Amino acid sequence: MKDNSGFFQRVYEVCRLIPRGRVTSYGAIAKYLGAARSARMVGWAMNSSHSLEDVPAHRVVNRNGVLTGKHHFGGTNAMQQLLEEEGVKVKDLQIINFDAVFWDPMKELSREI
DNA sequence: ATCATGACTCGTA
DNA sequence: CTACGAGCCATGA
Repeated sequence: MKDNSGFFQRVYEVCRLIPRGRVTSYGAIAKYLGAARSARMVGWAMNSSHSLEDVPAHRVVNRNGVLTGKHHFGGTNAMQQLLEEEGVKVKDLQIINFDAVFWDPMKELSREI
């Protein structure tokens, strides 16, 4: 892949690799890509992925397990609703058992990179 | 080429 | 404990 910006494309792919019922953080994806400090870029990449159905951006939250980007999902509880439908309990934009549903690409896909 | 912005993260007060 | 500021890289104008 690397036909497009590259960075975005990689972020999309990692998002697609997120198993249903699990979530990850921007920093985790950024770290997997080799740019732990560029978590902003990951979030921004999601902004572009917002138009792609293949990218479950609702499974990506901040390091605190808070749905920071829910505002971009329609302004309502769309993101929370999607997570709850997959089995992820969310309370006040905060994921419950975040530690249990957290999915680390670096830990799960470490041997690939 | 530079300036400004962004769905984040970390360190210090 | 909470709050604020600075750092970071990529994109768009």
